[in-house]
Amino acid sequence: MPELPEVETVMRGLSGVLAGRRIVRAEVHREGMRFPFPPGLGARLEGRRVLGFRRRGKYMLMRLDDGESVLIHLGMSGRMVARPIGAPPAPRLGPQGRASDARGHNQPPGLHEHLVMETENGIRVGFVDPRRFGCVDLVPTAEEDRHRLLRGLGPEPLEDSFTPEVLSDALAGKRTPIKAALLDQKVVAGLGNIYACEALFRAGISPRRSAHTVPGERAARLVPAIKAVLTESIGAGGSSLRDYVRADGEIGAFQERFAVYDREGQRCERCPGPPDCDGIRRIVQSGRSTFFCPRTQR
DNA sequence: CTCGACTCCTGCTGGC
DNA sequence: TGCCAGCAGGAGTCGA
Repeated sequence: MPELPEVETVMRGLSGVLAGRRIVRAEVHREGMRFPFPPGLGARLEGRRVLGFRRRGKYMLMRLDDGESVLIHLGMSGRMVARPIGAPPAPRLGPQGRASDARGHNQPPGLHEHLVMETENGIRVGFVDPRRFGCVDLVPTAEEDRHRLLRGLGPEPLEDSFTPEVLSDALAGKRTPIKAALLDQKVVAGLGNIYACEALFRAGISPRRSAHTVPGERAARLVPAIKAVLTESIGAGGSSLRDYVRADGEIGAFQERFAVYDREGQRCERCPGPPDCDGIRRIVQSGRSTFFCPRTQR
């Protein structure tokens, strides 16, 4: 799933394909995903022109010319796939992707392609999400931030308003481990399991440390670490683990630069190695894997 | 209120 | 080679 850098990358790719274009056809292939689709979603998209995009945390908002916005969350396994109408699915979509000989309308949906939009210039955009943890909703553009899913979100980590003081206030009094606190979208919007681990590593803070001990000097290290890891990942086009693909089908490269995530047992880049350090450790916190260096993260 | 456990769903990987 | 348990990027809900 896509965390903030992946959502940002997908949104930019989608913007290049859809911004300024009219949706001439849209169809849904199931009732919904995490939540039911809004009634008549397909019909309400047809004929609309896409004005532009915005991201809020891990949510994308696609603004339409009728004053409504399409709210999209990719969940764990969601991706957006764009290709010319009639073209076969990209190879990475898997062996089940049918090489259809259909042209134009009524091309069968790809596997798990729950929502399809076609533009007047012949591009077909599909929302593919095998696990269906993602969601799609419609919200009046003027009320985007009052949507129930956006209302409670914390600050945008890449905005200047996200400061050590702001983070410190959010962490004050929290007894939960800092790693869990960073995954709480009310504390900061957009961090997920990978970048929470990576940011804590960069800041030299143990994921097990109680959140209320982070405000102050540690928060002053953590905020720049969060901004840096997110910015670098966006610059690399996001990361790609297993089934995640960018809107244009290219694969992000940031996973090659993970310092700790999915590196259990490997040598930490800041440590001399054995016997001083046993390498990167994996522990489970609130049911999720955490990777960290016990020697440099305190 | 705050926290951890559980839940939704499918697909891939690794160990036997 | 084949099978199956375990694990996966999220996040809302429930009960302690």
